[in-house]
Amino acid sequence: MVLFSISRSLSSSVRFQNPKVSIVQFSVVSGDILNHLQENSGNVEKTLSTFKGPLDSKFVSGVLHRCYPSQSHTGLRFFIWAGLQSDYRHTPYMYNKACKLFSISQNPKLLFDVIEAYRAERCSVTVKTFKVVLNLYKQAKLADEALLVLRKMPEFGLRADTTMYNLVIRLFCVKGDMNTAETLMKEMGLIDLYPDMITYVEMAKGFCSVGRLDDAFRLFEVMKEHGCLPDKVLYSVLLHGICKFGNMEKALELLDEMEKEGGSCSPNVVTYTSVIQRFCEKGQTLEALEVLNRMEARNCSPNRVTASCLIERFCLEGRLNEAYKLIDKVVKGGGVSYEECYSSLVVSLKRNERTEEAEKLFRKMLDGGLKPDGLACSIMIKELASGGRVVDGYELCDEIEKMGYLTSIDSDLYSLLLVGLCERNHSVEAVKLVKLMLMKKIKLKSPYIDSIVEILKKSRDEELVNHLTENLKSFIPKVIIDSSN
DNA sequence: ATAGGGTTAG
Repeated sequence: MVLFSISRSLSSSVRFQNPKVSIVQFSVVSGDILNHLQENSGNVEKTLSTFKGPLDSKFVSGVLHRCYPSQSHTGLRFFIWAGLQSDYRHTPYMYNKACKLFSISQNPKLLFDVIEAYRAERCSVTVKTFKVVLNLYKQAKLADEALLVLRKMPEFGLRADTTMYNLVIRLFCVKGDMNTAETLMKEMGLIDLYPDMITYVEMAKGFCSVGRLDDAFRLFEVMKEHGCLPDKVLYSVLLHGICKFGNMEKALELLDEMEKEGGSCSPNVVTYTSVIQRFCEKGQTLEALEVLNRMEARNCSPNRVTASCLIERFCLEGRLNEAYKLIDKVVKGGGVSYEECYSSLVVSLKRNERTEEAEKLFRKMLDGGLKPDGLACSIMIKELASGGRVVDGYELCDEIEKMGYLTSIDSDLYSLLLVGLCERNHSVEAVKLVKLMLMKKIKLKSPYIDSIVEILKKSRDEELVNHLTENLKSFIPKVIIDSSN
């Protein structure tokens, strides 16, 4: 029976499924290496030193999956080793993957065990080794552990550099522990490492986020003493901090100062937008528009962020005509397109419960060949799907797809539509949607797949059941991978 | 390294 085979394929795929197709490709290249790794787990780096061949993220991720879950130690040592190779560099994505796979946040000790193993086995350890470890803690957002790593370096006769201090300082700033961050910054000076612009920007951001504006401003003096001149980025951080705490007069003074200073301190679109946004939030639309004029007068073009907060504001006040005029004006500046602005307007209208107008504008965009952005599409499709117009939602999805729309809509929406279509027995659309999902490699998340299986069990539509079963079979294993990491 | 509405995929 068809239904039986679905649930059987579901449960067997939980137990036996083998992560990714790439594993197969990679086994051909490196199966030996992996087997060696697993046999001589004590000598990972020595085994790896015999490895010759291209190292890429696919390969690295394949090995990591092989080591999961019982060989975390080996997996991490492989990951660190890979990060040391000159022809390869882990991307943040890969750090994140390793971090999630081996649950570094829950098991921070794993990495200390690796460091201890290096010591016990007299492995060669360099500054770069510690950098890879630090980056793993960065992904895991573990400030204390990252600091311990920094403290371990001298035991290996190594010294941290400015980027490593910056990484740890950043973690403490994010955590809001500005005292430790400050101690670390001072410590840099003691060991002949000078804080750089990145250090100061992080510190300024950190101080602002905990409301220590005076300390943030004091950085101006500290950095100048060290021969590091403040630039627009640092100024912008401080300006943002002042805005956030509501002192708009002081914010405008600082903006003045930046304009007068000029050069590398000259405000840019981020600086102005930050001020405009705060005025909008406070309901001071007039002041926001003055800042807009001011930036345009200085040849600084508003971008999507600038435009969208003003559009949002006009929309909230019901000043739609002015929103349209504003759009014409900012688009002329060249920093933002009609597509982006109208998309923002669609989003704002919907947020202000002017759904019908949002839909009208959205339709107008499609008919005029303007591509709405991901958020606007997601919002409109969701509106249709949850408002009992599932088929319309699907058709909209299909229409957007046919426009060659590359940026994706919220991936949950495909699942939501699929469930809706199945529930209402729209077999033809459901089958088409599944095919689209397969083509776009959209994964079905576990709560949705349960609903689908339930629906199929009850369905008398044999054609639907046959088609979906056939199609779902091929991506159920992927679902299992996704829910496991 | 600065704003933000959730910005590729790996």
